[in-house]
Amino acid sequence: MAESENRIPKATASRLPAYLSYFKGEAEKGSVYVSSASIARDMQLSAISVRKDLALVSAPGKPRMGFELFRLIEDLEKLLGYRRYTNAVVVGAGRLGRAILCYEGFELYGIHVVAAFDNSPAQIGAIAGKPIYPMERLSEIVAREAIEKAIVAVPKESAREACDALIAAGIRAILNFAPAYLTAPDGVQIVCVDFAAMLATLGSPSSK
Amino acid sequence: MAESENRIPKATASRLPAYLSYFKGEAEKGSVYVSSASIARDMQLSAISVRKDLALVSAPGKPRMGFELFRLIEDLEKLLGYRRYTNAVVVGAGRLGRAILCYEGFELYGIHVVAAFDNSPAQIGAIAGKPIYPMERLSEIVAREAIEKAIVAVPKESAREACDALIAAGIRAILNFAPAYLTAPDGVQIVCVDFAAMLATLGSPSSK
DNA sequence: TTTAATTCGATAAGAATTTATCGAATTTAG
DNA sequence: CTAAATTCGATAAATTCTTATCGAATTAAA
Repeated sequence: MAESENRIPKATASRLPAYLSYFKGEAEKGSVYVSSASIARDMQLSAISVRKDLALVSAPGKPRMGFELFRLIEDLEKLLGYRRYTNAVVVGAGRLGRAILCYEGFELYGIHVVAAFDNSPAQIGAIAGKPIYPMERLSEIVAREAIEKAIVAVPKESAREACDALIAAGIRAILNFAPAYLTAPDGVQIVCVDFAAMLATLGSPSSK
Repeated sequence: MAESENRIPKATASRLPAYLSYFKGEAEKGSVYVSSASIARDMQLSAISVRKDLALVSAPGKPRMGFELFRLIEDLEKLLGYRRYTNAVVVGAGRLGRAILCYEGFELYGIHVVAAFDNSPAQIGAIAGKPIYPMERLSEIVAREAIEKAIVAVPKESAREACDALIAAGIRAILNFAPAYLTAPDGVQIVCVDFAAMLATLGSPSSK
């Protein structure tokens, strides 16, 4: 009963969401099995890597058939935590924040986006049936609604401030869309997504 | 004169955008030098890794001082291609697409977002001074404006179709925001950004 | 001016990850 | 029923990436 349970290498873990997304797409096409070879071809990996990865997270494949899609999807969703519901909020109700509020894809991943917050009185109200509160009420709502995660969609200048407020309110997982690098204190995970940088890097020398 | 120029390991390359973002933030604070130790602390890396990475992409550091921020930023921007202007378009003029159209951060990375495209006649027009065309005109505009990159912000069901149209029009670099895994033919780079999945993975078991 | 504290860079050692090779299992076709 | 083709899984090799160690350089302080 030691802690030598099922360690998953970081490299493998980083590929799991992409696998899941791919498997869902294949399942929608009506496939029942996938082979490591076809996964590898579509996802631009090696078949050996794929088999190694899947061996760590799901049931063994069947010779000559491949892996059962239904099983892969179920196992990955459980492992990635997409089946345990959590509540989230958005900070910043500008254009991007409102687009995120209206986005319905979060439910598929077990995330309820329940409210937004903004500093500007002009934005207070509601969108898509979700209330927009002034920042002053952040701690209160986070506690009351058991919020665990947050999305930051404010201008670059306010990003640090917004994160600090979230951390002070008890949030430990933050997805930051502001084009600013934010350092996270111990125990808090901040992932910065800068899509301008992503697009710029695409197809440039350094991406081979 | 062989091709043994300056090979950058994939692991290093994947960290470069984050370095650049961090360096810009430090420069704005008024810093002139950064040491590998402080970078490592803020970015949660090891100082040795940082020195190894920077040795490959910029000028040597000075003992007792560290690395010159100005130089680092300039070298990284050049290497990452942020100084060579390219034109881009958005496909999908729904909420997310319009938010992207209005976003001004692309210019910092040398990207001009010049237009959007949508299937629905209701969306045709202009936003933020940028025209929204029907999909039929994609090839024409891409050729006329020398478009190199595209952002896909359509519903999941249309993502494959949108990408196919872009590829047919000659686009080689696509940033896809639809929650669908898309396979890319040879010579085309598609990066899928699923922010629901990102947020869901944050703080779940598999992210340690 | 001397000394101590930092910080870098180079070489080497250690981990982690990816790729290779081969035998076993099972389905499909003849 | 037999044989051939596929596909998996396990072990081993190779590569890549990270961390360690140490000497040299340079600044700042005594």
